Amino acid sequence: MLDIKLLRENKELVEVSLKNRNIKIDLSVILSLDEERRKIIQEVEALKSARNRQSEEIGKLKREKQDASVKMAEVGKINEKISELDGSLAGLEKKLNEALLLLPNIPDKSVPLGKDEKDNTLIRTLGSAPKFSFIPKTHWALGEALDIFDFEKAVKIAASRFVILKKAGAGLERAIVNFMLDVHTKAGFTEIYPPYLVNGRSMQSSGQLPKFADEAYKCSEDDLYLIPTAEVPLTNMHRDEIINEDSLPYLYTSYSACFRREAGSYGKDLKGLIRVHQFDKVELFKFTTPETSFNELESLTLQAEEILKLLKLPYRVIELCTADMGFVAAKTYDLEVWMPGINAYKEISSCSNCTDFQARRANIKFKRKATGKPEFVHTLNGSGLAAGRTMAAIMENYQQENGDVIIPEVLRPYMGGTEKISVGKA
RNA sequence: GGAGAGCUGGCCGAGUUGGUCGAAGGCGCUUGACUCGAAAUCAAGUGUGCUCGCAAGGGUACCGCAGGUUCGAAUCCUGCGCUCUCCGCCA
Repeated sequence: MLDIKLLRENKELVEVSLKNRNIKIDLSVILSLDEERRKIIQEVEALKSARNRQSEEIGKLKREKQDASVKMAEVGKINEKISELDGSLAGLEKKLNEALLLLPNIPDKSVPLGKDEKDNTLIRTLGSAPKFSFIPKTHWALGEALDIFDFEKAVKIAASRFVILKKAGAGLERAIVNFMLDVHTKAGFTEIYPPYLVNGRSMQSSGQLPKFADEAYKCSEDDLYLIPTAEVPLTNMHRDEIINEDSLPYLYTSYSACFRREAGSYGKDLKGLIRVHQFDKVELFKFTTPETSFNELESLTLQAEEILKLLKLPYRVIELCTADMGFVAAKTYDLEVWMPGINAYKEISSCSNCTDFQARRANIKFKRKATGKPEFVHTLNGSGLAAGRTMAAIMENYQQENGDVIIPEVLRPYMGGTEKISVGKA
């Protein structure tokens, strides 16, 4: 959420932001709602002030056993006017709030301008793609041959875009998650195991609602939503809190399953583990002060990259342009891993500084020592990494001509020393 | 699921014959005094949002949430939420 004061004082800035994001919203409607609202506030509060003074005098008269009926009648009239104004004020504030909840975060000045994903910037490329003396297979071809994936049974049990992992496939998933958590906790991130179901307020705070309701699985009986990412519960851990400046930054890492309806992605990444309704992810999350958040974004991104480096997977870092960035982000780096079977780079992590956007929605502040005043914190999140896509990348990069898959060295301790998954004996 | 108790400021905790209660007191915290320094002691200060104002400051709202009664509610009424205890059921 944006500060309405920012909108009042710097409409221009917000307009440019919307234009760069390729979003059309009429700000003048919002501003006139705000103007009307403030006008009514002044009116109604003057009346309330009068009422309070009168009531005090009525109390005084009654204690002195004098007649107060004239004043009581006066206040009665004031009250009629007050309840009328309060009514229209509530309506205005509701409308204003709904409008504000639909405004995206303002991109940082450093973010490249662009019209679509073609305008994203390549920041760096690391690792070298493996050389194959044969045509590398896709991870789903490998997985079915190894008998560690079963998509058909998953459709029977659930629906399309679900997967069953079997034997060494299930073990590899578990190994990847544990490995990632170990790396991050050793780096000082506190591990959190969050609820997978969250209430509507939490979804609004982190930015999923109201705009992206289509993307979420909802349990309507209970007003609870399956989390699309651990970012949602993590953002809300400190909702409605005022944190001591000295205890910032808070660093969290969290494994969770993630659930996404993938509405509107028909025909995209139909096969394999790239785009499924349920996947595992290890998330990185930070609460920071405003002045440190952009540095913290750099180190958060490096922390996610560390996993790819340790797994020796080739990847590149992309800075998203204004038009390709998510709703809540002010600046985003995507990590894209090389997938030889698909013959493309695929997003495996997205690291964002959300500045005070989520903090304002979630009402998360810290008390600045210098001023003694509360200010909104900054929140940052990043995948560290998406486990399913990591498994896919490992399989495609570590495949052998006969269809076997070598296990990256750092994962072997997590798989009882297994060095490879072999055809016929996974 | 059934029965009961409770939800007050960073924390603990007064306040339930409605009025001078944004709210006693304690703890904590900040500043100052004392001290070589610390502790102890003493003094003062110490919630948040909105709104008006250049500012100083003013107004208003908030005692779980939403309504209601009343000239006036933390205090009365209704509904909801949450926490705790006991019983039942259960991984």
